[in-house]
Amino acid sequence: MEYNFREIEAKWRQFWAENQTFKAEDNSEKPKYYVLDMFPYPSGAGLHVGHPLGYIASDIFARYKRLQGFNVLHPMGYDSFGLPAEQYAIQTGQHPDKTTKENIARYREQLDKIGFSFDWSREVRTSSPEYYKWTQWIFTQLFDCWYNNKTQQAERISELELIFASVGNTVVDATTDCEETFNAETWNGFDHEKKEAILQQYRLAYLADSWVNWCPALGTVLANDEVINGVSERGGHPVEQKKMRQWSMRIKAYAERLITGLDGLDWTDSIKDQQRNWIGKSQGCSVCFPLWRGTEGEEMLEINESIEVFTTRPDTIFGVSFLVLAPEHPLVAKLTTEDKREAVENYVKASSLKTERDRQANVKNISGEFIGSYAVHPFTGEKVQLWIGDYVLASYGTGAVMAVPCGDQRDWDFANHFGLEIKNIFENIDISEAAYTEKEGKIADSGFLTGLTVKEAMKAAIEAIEAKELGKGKTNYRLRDAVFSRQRYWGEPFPVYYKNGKPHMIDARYMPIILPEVEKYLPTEDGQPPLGNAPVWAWDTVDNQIVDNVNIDHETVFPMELNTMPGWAGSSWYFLRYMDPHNEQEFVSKEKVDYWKNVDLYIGGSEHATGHLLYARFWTKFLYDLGFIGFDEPFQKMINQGMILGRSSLVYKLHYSKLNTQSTDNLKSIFISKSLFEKIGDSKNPLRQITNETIINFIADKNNTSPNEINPLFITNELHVDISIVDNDKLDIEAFKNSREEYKNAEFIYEDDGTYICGSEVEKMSKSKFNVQTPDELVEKFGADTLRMYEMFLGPLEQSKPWDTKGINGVHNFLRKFWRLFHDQTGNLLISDEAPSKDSLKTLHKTIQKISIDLERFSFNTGVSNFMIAVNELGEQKCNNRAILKDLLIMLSPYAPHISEELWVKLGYEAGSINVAPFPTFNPDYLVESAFSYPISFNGKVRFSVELPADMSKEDAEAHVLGLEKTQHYLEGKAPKKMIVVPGRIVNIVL
RNA sequence: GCCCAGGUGGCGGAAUUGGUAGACGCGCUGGAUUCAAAAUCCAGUACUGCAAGGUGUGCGGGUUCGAUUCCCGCCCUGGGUACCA
Repeated sequence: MEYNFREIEAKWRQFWAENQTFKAEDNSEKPKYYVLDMFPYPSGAGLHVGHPLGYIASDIFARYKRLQGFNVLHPMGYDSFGLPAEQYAIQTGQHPDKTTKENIARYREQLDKIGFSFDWSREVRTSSPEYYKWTQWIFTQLFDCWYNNKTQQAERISELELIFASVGNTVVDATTDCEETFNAETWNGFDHEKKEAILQQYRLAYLADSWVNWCPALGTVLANDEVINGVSERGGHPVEQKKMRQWSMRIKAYAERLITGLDGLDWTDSIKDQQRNWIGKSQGCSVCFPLWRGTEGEEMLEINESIEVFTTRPDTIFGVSFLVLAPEHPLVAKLTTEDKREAVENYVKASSLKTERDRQANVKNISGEFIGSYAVHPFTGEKVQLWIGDYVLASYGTGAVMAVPCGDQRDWDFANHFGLEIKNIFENIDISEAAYTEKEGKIADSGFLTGLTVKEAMKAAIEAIEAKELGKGKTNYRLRDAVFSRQRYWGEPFPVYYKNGKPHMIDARYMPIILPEVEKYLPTEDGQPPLGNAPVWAWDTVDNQIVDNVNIDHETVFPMELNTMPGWAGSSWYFLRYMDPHNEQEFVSKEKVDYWKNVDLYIGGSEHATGHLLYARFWTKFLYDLGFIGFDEPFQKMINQGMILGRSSLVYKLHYSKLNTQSTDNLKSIFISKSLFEKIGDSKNPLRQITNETIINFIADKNNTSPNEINPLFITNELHVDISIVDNDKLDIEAFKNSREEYKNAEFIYEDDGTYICGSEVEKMSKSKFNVQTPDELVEKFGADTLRMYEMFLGPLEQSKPWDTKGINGVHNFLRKFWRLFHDQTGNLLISDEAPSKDSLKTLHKTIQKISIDLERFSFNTGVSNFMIAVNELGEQKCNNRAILKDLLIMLSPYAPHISEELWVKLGYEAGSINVAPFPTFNPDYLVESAFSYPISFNGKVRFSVELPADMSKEDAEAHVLGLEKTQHYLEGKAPKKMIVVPGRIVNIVL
């Protein structure tokens, strides 16, 4: 019987599904292991070969862990809220729920074909009410908490209210936007509304007017990580800064823990660094520069009003020659003198109109205005000018900087541009061409700091600043709070209603708050989010249910929140839900989360470094603070699979006309093969005359005319052709002609061997480039086991690589060879129960060792190689011993589960039991060799090798090698200076 | 600019701690089998040279008996990020 993968794979897929082979037990004596894939967004395009790459790797590992005796949790689900389904709904009127469900069905079908060992009984979908009920609940928990910097954790708002009522807020060290201070008496005197307004400034989920990234084309706000280079990540639309009342998450509170937590994680440095940079911790201190209140020569006045700046270089304070404020700084209007007012106001207005992108695009244009007022240098008493400039950001630090041109390039450029003073406070450093930004060397001309090193000066400066009460050491973070509202339909509704304009949480008992039906998915005419179209979207506080909007009386029935939650809400905690997916009482039971704990291995793309991965860590830490879960990092080890790029095929189309026919209507065209294109092609200059003889003669011949009649020749750009009609770069001419009406009579200039060779390009897979490779056709043609092994064989998991099916035959052949090991020439099972040969045992144990090591270091590509080597060796040995093949089958089963199951049962073992069979143990005794072939090198260059007994002593080996004729030949009569013998490795002779 | 990852045959890629560079697969060349093809099997395949030999892991140095591996300085590619004071 031949290796009939179609039959075999269908059979085992069905068996696994019917027997729930991969169902994970919640109560097991076995140790647990949690392997998770980043769940996909079910897009309309379906899976392409890039998707399964990570899933195959995690599946292999999950199966390996089962063989090692672990109770493995390996679930899958869908991140099913999102923009594309909504855009599609706007265009077609189809309910996003419908298209989403269809897409999920297609994904499932594709996933099933690849033979994953997912426990589908635990599937989650972020868009199902049973799931988002708990996303809503977590939101209300965040609303109900504040962050206590003293205890470094989230605490309940009710406790904060008690503190306020007894001692006010001055002793509270919280992460807050509240700048007001009050004592208990004042607090107790506040009315309810005022109290709530203050509490909003402490809540971890809060409603506030803040500058947000507004994307007009998408009609919604975006989080910082959704904006790339000033345009939206999705669609590349421009983004503006807009002040809007929005829900936000106080992720800033967790900045420090998000940084320190990285140390204990087994993630790549690259991802950790990206997160560290994104959080952007910088240490320095704040310094107050008192305002100059007098005329020239007058003494400085009391420090009752001042400009506060933040600096990371307090050591350079004597180098300050001016201050720069952000144009939006609140004191600008007040401090602008009359003679400067017009220029300043124009400048402020101009910068407020700039979009984020404009501001970034014109980094090199230095601009600013002197506002006419001065501050006083707190140590020298000198007058320093006050400027505004849009290189200073209102939202970072204090919105003002002390400019030290000698130590900061931007300040240097600014000073240079406006002809301001550049003081040098560095010993023996030339700053005439550029600022000196190294934190090394000694400080000069700096009062009490003179002669100190930068480090010492830093410390001394902060001490002096603190002593004079001008400011204090401070840590700043670049991380901004995350906007949590989206003006979209297809997302989680907020469990919120508004009473007197203040948000109120709907009690958890009444969740889920189900997404209402709407007529249209577009914003309303008066600019409200799509939920503004919902006719039944009001909260009845008496009956505790959603009622028709006509009932809104602002007494007992109130309007509900019209925004929905962002995409990252549902994905920030989904890994917890898999542990207890059907629990209706809690988001996850304590018992189950204590058993499964955090994810042991997480596999997914690195593009989520500053989005999903940061938010999921934030929510995990929050849930940990409240005691719901027992760990504060979600993903212990993570591997980021590389992107699989598509390899597009290109044809080269050339246009021509006969002499005297200048009209472009009569242009004819011809396709030229790759080598000819390479002779004449010029991608920078696609439209020009061609003088190549081969082409001109060919065309003349085709048109029964003389070459002189053929005149202007133009080459167009390269055209993508469908990769399905190209084999090994050779174009299937017939298929090409049939692919489009316009190609029906196409003419070609071939290569010398009569074939048409296409060009190629490696780029992202996309429909428009005709280079999308779906797994389905490959599974159909070669089987899932071949696809699984081939995707792994392609190269290291983490690396990006072009997809190329050229090598897939090699892997498929391997599986056929493997199959043949078990059968005789006529295809009948032929297994020997005799004791295996020494060679076969050696091959087996070498393989056990290598496969284990490769799995432990996630080197799946070398794993496949090692199976190939083993099968090649066993084939040569004509080994068909049960003892050998059984162990080999177990090892192969994570990679190629279908064929392994089939042969396992053919060997007479119970169906399904291979999935929990013990992974074979390595016995080094089988690898012991009696002799070793030593490479003999001279000055490090290997010349020949010689077989020596493995237990030969260094001295004996040395003498033996020296006595060899070949050695004498290379010594050329000289005596060796030195001889190095590394037992079991090498012999090196130094001449 | 800054941070991170990477640079090895015609191609994808191997090479645990410094110890025979190019495993494994693809492709290519030749051969066997076949009426022929597919499939299968065998041999060869870094470059250069008729050969002995020489040269080779982005480039230039260094450490070492010995460097793809360690150190210093550059170049290139990919990713991230950017007036963050």
